[in-house]
Amino acid sequence: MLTVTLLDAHLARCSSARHLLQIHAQFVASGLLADAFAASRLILFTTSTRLLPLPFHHSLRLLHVVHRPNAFSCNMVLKAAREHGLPHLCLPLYASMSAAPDCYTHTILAAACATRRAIEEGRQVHCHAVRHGFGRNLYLANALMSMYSACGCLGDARKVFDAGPVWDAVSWNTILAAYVQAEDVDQAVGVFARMPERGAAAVSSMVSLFGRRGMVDEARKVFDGVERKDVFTWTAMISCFQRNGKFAEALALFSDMRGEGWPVDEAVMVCVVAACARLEVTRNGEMCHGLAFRAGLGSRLNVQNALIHMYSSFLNVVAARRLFDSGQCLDQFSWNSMIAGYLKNGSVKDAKELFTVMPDKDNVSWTTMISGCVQNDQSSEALTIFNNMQAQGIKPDEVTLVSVISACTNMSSLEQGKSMHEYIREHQYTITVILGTSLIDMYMKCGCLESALEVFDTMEERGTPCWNAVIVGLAMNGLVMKSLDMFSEMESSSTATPNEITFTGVLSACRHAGLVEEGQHFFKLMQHKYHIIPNIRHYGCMVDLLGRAGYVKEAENLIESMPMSPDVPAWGALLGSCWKHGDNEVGERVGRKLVNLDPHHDGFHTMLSNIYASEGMWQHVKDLRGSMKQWHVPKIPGSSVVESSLPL
DNA sequence: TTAGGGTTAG
Repeated sequence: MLTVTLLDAHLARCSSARHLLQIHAQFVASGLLADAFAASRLILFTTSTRLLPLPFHHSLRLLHVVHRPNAFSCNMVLKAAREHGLPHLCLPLYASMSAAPDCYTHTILAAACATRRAIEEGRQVHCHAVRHGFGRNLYLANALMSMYSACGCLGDARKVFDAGPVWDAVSWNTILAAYVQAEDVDQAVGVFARMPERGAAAVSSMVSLFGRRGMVDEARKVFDGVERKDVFTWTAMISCFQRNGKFAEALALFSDMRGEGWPVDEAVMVCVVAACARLEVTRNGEMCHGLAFRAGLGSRLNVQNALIHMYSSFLNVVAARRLFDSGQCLDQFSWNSMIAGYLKNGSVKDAKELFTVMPDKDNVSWTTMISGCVQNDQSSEALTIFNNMQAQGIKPDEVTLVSVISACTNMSSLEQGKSMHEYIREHQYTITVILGTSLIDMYMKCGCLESALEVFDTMEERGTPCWNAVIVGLAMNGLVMKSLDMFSEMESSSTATPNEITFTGVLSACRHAGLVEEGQHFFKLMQHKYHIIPNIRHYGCMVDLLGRAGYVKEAENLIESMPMSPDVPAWGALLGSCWKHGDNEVGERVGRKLVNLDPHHDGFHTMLSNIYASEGMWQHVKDLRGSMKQWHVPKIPGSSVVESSLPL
């Protein structure tokens, strides 16, 4: 005869599916089906055991044969349904419950609605709970807040919070997480400040939020302020560095974390591998790969995906493909990363092959193919793929549209560009900074200034990139003064700050128009007012500007003062100016340097030999000719005269 | 029995 005590004893010793089925049979045979408490013991065991392949189905069958199951039994089965990927079965199950729900039931149901993002059913659960008198239950309130936040109904989550009883740490963390998820920095900061205690969970949330919004210093401050860090806090901070381009800092912090004896888990490994990928230091990456293996994380899907991405960015598609092929079960990340890897390596054909056999192509897969084609000079193919994507009913997002527009820009196809703009209007996409910038860029490159400015004028939010697109675009189209006017307007706007690209635009505008004084003004302005260190392009512009205007010595001084080694175009521009303005002294120095720097560039040989010729240094001319691959007729002004006067 | 935080692809 099986009793509850005996049943418990059996279950405690149960170690195989066969044994469990025997207990089950005995349970039915002994009539314990009528004992709700005994049934709940067995159901609890079946929902939490790993002995059965389908624990949920087993517990559900049990529930159906038990005579009068209690609320506890039902709760356990509901919980099992949610945890085993069947949350949609929870509400039907609840509707068929014979037992009266208890204070835990609606909590589980709310959680199930949260996983399904089922707001309407979630509200019904809320009503039912109130009707049953559990409206002020703390656990239920926490679950409801979490449900509303998962469904994007922040206002409702806040209402529950404001109406709430006394809150515990979970409540505070839940409402904080709601604002973090919505990326509402102001509200999150407000909640964080009001929290009675700021534990590791809250800190992780805040660090991750700041990280996503590019507020690295704020994240660091919060991170440094917490005494009891855990793996989550460390991961959040490492991820913050990683996603904001501070890869070396991410690796250094990871090293600190390990120095303090923290174990390495899957998530932190993924972040660190991603940092290695972006840092593009092969040795670091291989060390991380080794570490992941030693930590027993080598076969974790997410780690493998991060490694596929890493080896792709090291241009080692073979290693990436080996990982891809060795994966037991691949997900979207694996496929999309591998396809992106081929495209980054210029293997459009391999990418296409993989893309064709990929089972479920999502919008990232399509966008990867589109932007990959654009990057590999196959813009027209990119448009074809975009059409196929629409035919498949996949909705393009902002990144997709930007890629397609850049395909139009590359092809200088105003017609296609316009129809993309039309598509954006028709489907009522918000013209964000990134989308607006790509439209302005497209219109500018197609010479359609009016449309470019129209997009700019109608934009609600004007960040730095769209100002840059206008300033650079106007300069490119020869509207130099208008471009400089826009720069002044940008300076007085509150939503944008000039950056490196802005000054590339204004300096090249000055260069096109030969505005030496203005150019020098901007070159100083960028350094003194905006603390921007000029890059090689800025220097190149200034050298060319000064040289063309005849300030050859000043140009030479500037090129000599550059903190980086000047590139061939900069030296070449100066040499051209020397020749044009007949400054043979500087010209000879520069010419010699260039001929050494780029021995295969016949144009430089020609120019230098012209300079020697005009000085009557014929031996030098002969020596130079001897080192040239072939003699080109010089393409510079006056050169034919020099050519014909050579005494051969 | 119930609730909260970190992760990778375009």
